[in-house]
Amino acid sequence: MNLRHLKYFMAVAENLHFGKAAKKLFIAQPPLSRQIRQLEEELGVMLFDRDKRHVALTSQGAFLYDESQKIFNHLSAVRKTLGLMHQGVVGQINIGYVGAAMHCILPDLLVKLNSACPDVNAQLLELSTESQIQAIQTGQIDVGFIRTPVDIAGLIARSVYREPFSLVLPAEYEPVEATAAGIRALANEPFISFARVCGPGLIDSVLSICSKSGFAPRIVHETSQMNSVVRLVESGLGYSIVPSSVKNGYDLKVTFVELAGFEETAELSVVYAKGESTAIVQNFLAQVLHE
Amino acid sequence: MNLRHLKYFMAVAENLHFGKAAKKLFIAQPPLSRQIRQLEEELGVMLFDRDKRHVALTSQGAFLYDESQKIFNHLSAVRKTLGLMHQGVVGQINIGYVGAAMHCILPDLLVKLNSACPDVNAQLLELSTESQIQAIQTGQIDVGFIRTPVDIAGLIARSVYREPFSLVLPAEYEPVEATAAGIRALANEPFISFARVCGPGLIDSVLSICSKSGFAPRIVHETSQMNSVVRLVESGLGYSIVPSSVKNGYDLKVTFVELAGFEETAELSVVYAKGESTAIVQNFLAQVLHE
DNA sequence: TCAACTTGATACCTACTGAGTATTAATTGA
DNA sequence: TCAATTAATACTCAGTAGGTATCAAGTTGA
Repeated sequence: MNLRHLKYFMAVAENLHFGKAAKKLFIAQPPLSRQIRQLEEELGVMLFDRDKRHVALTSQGAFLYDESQKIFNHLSAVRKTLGLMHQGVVGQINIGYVGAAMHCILPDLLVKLNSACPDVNAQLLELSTESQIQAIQTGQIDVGFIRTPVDIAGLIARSVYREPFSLVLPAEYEPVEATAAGIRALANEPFISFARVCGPGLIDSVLSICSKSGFAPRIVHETSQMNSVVRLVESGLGYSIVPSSVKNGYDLKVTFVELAGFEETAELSVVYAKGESTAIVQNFLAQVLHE
Repeated sequence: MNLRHLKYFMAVAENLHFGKAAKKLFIAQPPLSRQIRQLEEELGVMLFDRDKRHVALTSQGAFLYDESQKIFNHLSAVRKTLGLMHQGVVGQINIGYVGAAMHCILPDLLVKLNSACPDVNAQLLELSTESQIQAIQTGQIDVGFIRTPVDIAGLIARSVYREPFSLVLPAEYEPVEATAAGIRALANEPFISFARVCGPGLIDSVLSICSKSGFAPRIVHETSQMNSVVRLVESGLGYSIVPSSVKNGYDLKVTFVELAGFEETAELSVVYAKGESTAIVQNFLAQVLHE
């Protein structure tokens, strides 16, 4: 069987006349008769009652007509969806992100994406900066929101958000001034650090802030998750310096003090693979970047 | 597009290897590559990511694979159903019947049909004998249950049920004996008759019964519907003689007296068109006749 | 009643397209 | 650098869809 067979069959079923159907199909009548007979032979069923003068659908023919219509509708829906997928308004995009992104730009971006392309399904994966770089190379995610600067051989990163750092102190600590002098007062307190996988650039900035304030932090704990840092601070194990957006989204008993007078900022970048990407990813990147 | 394209596409999608897919399809690799490229060009979409060494489905390819699978499943279900329709175990049969048939043999027959062929849908149409004969010729019904004898040029009728006649009297009449003598006592009462469309043979039998009893009925009303006869009798307009099965199925205040000692019987026959009929009709007739 | 017309089926030929073979191009691995 | 792998390309062949001519059977109308 062939889609041609079904198409020809439907034409005959609609006209109940081989000659007229052939004309509508822009073919001659004899090949049409032959194709219909082939179809009947293959299905082992008479599709038409012919009485040398009139053509009528058999019950099997009527059934096949309905089903053929469904099949062609299905096919044209598939064609249409493929076109929409090609345009990038239908489909799926896998997005990696560091936790902080969910507390600044990511929610707005997802709302924009959803209103522009309601049939694009965004799969979100919270991953460290390092894991995202790997995940893009393996194709596990299409785009990532990472902490920069970081080594991204073969990938492209574009800065999308900058924010100051904040001191984060256990609730029982004395309040501290948001300046180099204020920080220096904490020099002997234990410092909770995040690991390099969270973003090497971030660590470097924090160390730079301390260095400019005239001390090196006394690192007692190091965690791979940014929110673990805050939890450890809450437990009173020490203080830390984190991007300011970390204070959003948690309800922990700690004190955040946004630092002033430092040029160091925490940079969030969108990262994606070099070379051609799918239309969905291009659409998404356009929304992220061109605004 | 062509079902072949989809079939080939699915083979490549399943193997992610043109050479292996071609082998499974029993064709050489080059035509397979060409067919896939044709499909991609026609759909305007890349279905596979090829990197000279590896083949992977794109998101559009993954979508098309799922949908192709559905389409082939649909097609094979259609094939299967057509086969079942051909065997006569799936489909529809249009059955005409006179009201009385529903009170004797028809319910049992429908139960038998349903248990033998649960996917056969019986469309029931209560029609007079005359209307059924026309309806068979126009193809409106496949088989009919009619009152015979009757002229059925070009059709075949087979007797399926015989029953005696019954007197039907208004409740206020005196009881009457079920014999020729008893009937004769009613000779001067008004007689409610059914029309010839209800079955000419029936009328002739009734008139024959009266004639053998020594009188001609004084016909005051004639209706085309058998159950109207009984309703008119209930209203006290007169008495009638009807097939005994008419007494079933109504709850009217009339008296039925089954006649005895007459050779006349009301005959119910199944009637159908000469020549080949669908498997469903053949199955149904086999159940009606071979038992 | 018979010729003209309709209409689907058949016979036969042509041409397009799908399949095969041989080869190329490009990448991978030893 | 060479052999191996694998998809793509070039070219040829053949099967099948489509065309034309005709037939067969039924309908219509003078």
